[in-house]
Amino acid sequence: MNQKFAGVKGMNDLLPGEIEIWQHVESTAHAVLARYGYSEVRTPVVEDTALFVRSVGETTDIVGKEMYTFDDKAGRSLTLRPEGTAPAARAYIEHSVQNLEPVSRWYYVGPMFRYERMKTGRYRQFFQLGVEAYGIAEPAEDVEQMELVTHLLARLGLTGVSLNLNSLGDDACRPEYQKKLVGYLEAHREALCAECKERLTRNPLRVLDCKNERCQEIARGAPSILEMLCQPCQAHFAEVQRLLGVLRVPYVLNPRLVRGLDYYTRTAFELVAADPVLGTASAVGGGGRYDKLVESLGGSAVPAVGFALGLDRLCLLAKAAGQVPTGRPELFVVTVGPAARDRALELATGLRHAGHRVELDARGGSVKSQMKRADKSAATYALVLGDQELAEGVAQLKPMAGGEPVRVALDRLEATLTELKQS
RNA sequence: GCGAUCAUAGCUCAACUGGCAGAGCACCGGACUGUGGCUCCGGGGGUUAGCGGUUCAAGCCCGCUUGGUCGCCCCA
Repeated sequence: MNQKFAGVKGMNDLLPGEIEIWQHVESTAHAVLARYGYSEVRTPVVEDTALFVRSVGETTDIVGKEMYTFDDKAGRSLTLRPEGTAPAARAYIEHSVQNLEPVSRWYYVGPMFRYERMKTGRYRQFFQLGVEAYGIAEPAEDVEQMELVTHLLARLGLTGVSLNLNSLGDDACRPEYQKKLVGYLEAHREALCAECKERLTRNPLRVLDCKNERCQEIARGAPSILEMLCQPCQAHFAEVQRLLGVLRVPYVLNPRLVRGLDYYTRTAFELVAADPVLGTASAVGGGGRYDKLVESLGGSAVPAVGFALGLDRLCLLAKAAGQVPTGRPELFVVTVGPAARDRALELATGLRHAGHRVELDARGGSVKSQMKRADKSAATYALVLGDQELAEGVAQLKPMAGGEPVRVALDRLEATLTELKQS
């Protein structure tokens, strides 16, 4: 008895009918990123476990409970990447890219893995488009990226996504703020949810974006980090906002925005969609500045800023927005008899080489059934070629939308198709 | 990780208090021996998610497993 297999929970197949929207989203992204001077990089799906522990942060949910970690046969602890920034930084450092060029603008597209309870828009294998710029500390770079992502979403026809913005300070001011925040939260300790009591000691900033209503109430009264930024952070943040204004990029200031990863400094932003198709999985992207990451992973002090978009969610939104592209053949070749089929194969091949999209079904069959296939393929024209036509050196070109078939000389086919395509 | 809920053809769903597993759509073919869509006729397709239990008899009742969906949590 043959066993029937099922895919691994939370990891999906993308089949024709579904893949088109992905190709549309990805090709749009490739085109937009190229215009902003970004180059694609590809790094392995598996990395040294310690890379994520050290960069993402031991107290984060990702490292604490969501990683796919295993030992290989040599006993190394490896992890299926849960995010792309750390692997990119690792590659950047490993290849000493900072010595080759002062500024690098990279992006990547690929699967990420997190062991989580799944639901709409959240999978155990999901796809991210990540964008990383190394070597520029200026706020203009942060803004360029936020404008880029805003533009990309617009190109995809996605409205109703808002840009949330905050600054998380840096080593100079965040510890100070954190101390003050803990002081405030300690005073309300009893009212916090169980998890937040835990966060209070492990990662107090995360209390700020707890979804629990009572915690939110308390968070609203908490001191704002924006009032405690050190002078350089404050100047940076002010410039970010000024330039967003210059470029007319709409954003919402959200002093309680905290990212789920530890490596961020200064600018942090998140893209939140209003569309109900995503349910509670409303974040479609997020990012920020991580000026200390490269150094903390053993590289030199290279400032960087980046963000990631969740492609699964983007595709859900694009589909809901009716952005489903359709591809249809120009020509579907219908043949009658073996001699005609040989000639048709030749013709189809020649037309394809000339750049036309042509389909032909080798199963043959009655003209009727071949016409049905032509109809189903949504081809613009059917080309009927049988012994009668062959004897005269012509074929019938029939518009599938309706209308009379036209007789076209076989040696005029390519030219005729090209003309029709242009008109 | 916690809670709720669901699982019958490729899809959407029927099947009485337990009694021969069905329809629509989709797919394929024919009516028209060389011309699609509309109509009519026919056909293929199911261990009723899986395993076990109760029963003369289980799609239906019970248990377990797996998977989907929703909420909590978190994020992309």
